[in-house]
Amino acid sequence: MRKKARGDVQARKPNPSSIVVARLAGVSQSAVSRAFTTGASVSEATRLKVMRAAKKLGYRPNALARAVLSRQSDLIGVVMGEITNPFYPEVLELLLGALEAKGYRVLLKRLEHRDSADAAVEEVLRYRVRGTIITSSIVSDEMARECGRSSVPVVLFNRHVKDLGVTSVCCDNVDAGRTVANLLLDTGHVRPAFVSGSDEASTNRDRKKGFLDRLAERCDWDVPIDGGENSHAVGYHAAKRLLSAPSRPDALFCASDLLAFGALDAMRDLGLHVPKDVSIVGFDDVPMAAWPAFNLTTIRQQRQLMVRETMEALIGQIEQGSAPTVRLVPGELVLRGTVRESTRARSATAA
Amino acid sequence: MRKKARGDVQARKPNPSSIVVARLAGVSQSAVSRAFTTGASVSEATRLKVMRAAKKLGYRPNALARAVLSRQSDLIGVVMGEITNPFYPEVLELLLGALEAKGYRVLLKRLEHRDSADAAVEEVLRYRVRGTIITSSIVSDEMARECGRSSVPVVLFNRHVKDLGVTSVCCDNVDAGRTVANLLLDTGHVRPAFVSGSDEASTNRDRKKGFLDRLAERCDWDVPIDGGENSHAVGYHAAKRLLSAPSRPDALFCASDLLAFGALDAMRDLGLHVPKDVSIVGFDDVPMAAWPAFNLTTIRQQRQLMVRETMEALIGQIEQGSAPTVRLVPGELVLRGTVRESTRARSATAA
DNA sequence: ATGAAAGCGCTAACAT
DNA sequence: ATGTTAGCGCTTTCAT
Repeated sequence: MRKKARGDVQARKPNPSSIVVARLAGVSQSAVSRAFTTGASVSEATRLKVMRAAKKLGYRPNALARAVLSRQSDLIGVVMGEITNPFYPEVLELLLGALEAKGYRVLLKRLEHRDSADAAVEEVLRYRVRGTIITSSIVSDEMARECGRSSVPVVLFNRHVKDLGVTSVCCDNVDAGRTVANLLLDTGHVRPAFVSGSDEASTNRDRKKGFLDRLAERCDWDVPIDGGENSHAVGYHAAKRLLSAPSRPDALFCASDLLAFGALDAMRDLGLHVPKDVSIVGFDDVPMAAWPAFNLTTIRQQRQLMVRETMEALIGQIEQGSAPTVRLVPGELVLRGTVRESTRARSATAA
Repeated sequence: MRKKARGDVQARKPNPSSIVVARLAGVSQSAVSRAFTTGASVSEATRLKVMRAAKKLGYRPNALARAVLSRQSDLIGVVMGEITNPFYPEVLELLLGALEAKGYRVLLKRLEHRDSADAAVEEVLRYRVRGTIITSSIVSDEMARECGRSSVPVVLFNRHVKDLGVTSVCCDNVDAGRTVANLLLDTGHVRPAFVSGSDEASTNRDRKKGFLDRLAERCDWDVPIDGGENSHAVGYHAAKRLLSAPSRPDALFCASDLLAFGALDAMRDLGLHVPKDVSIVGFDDVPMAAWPAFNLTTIRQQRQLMVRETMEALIGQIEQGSAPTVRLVPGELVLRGTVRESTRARSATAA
């Protein structure tokens, strides 16, 4: 009796129902339900009897059945593009933490590169999610309407669409782009270039727009642009091309840290020194940016704040039925070692 | 009539049931069910009527209800530790892809640092998941038994426990450790050190064991060890201490690439050259390892293969009721630029 | 505080 | 091919 047999015939029925538990505990089925519901009126004695029986049978309430009956799950759909972009693991981590803290569970769907999120959203709606968070992707306005119809709030994380009536939480990319333009001009750079991610991303478009607009306001330089996709390799090659041009740029604003890392590698190969020959600015402030190997000047996306805003918007819409909102979180300039401080520096100028 | 009012009273009932659809389509409720079930016998005419009505009402089958009735969901619980470790985003991506391809959905739970996965597993079991994948963490054998009782297969990804009777898919860390020992000795290093992650991780213990054992077999050096947690910062400081010792190591085997990146940064600060002064070997082969900035010699964990094995084991247990297995996937030595080729090199020796 | 009974939205026999 | 019927495991009145 000491050691258990391997083929231990512990249980016949894999998942006993509350009825079986009730029977064993000698109480009604509703008593079992109540025993497992926090804040229900059960005597301590009954609760104990139930729990004992439950443990013996390996009973565990069926969350699915509960959701069906109460017409309300505690599921949140999370649809993620760019999972492998080093900016997102942290976002996912924070999001999961926040959602779990609020008692929600997460149904996660991955997005194929440049798919619309529509299909994924349709999918999660079948699970009667209470809300959906979409990162790095957008939904059609048909889909947005569909969600509205089922009153399932959607929040777009780091993407926005005009007049969709869908909540979105974004870094203030336009403003951040202007900040970088000012920084570069104020530190005496005169030939800045832009290393671009994909123009399908509103984030990329906005960063570029802010940067170019502010530059146009303050000088006459025709800003060279290269890139087109958010990856190390693209950053590397874009920088190589840009820096081999006849009138070589003296600064590169990269639409993401990933691109900037590629650019930094290109510089090394070209035998150019950062920041003496060329200054580099990234975007995101992923953890690596702070490593000595890169020591990258960049715009920090305040992930914590962005997640907090996301939660606030989502929970507000779910629990208080508040209206969709667009929330802009300011980017934060992080000065490190990849921008040279020119003697020609002028004082900072307000945008 | 052209433009819709904003307050558009499109729908009263958020989620119409199949009964409502049936009524509108003029068919029975089961016809609706069949119309939405692939491979059910419905005439094209009926299917069309149903679909039309469904679309008009915004009907979408309730996956939860279906699961309750058929006592079988298509959910897989994924419990992840170390989401922000750069090795995992890719694993998650691959896992999601594979699971979705098989028609499964993912319920994702994050793990607090060094929590056991028990609570998270208990959680997902309430959703009647068909199986559970746990990365970078273990379950108690009580919990393992619980899962066995509900016949929900568990597979441990990159962790293993002795005699638990639970499936696990791991890189062959011991063997990889031996490989690194051989590499270092064969290239003429005589004072190798080990930069360790956390000893709570079987991966770390196994890498260390293989490394030390093989070293002991081939030489007499008392290998210095430092570290204790898997992070850039720990790698940085461990390397600094190790390399400031009186008899400075001539090679560092780091239990992960992350640690190795930290070590590389430390070398720079110490004014030491890699690989002239010190050789460095990492583990994982995360994407960054291939970047010119690091160009790190490392052991590649074959993620694709590991995920394939994970799926095979999981699906096998779910669908064919096969028995738990332990699967070891060989690591792959990736030679890059951080190990010096000494003239004293001896020919490779088999472990 | 407890039990009896109704029913959530669906699938799966069973007839026809 | 279609409709009828009986539940899945639970929460929630409603009595008591």
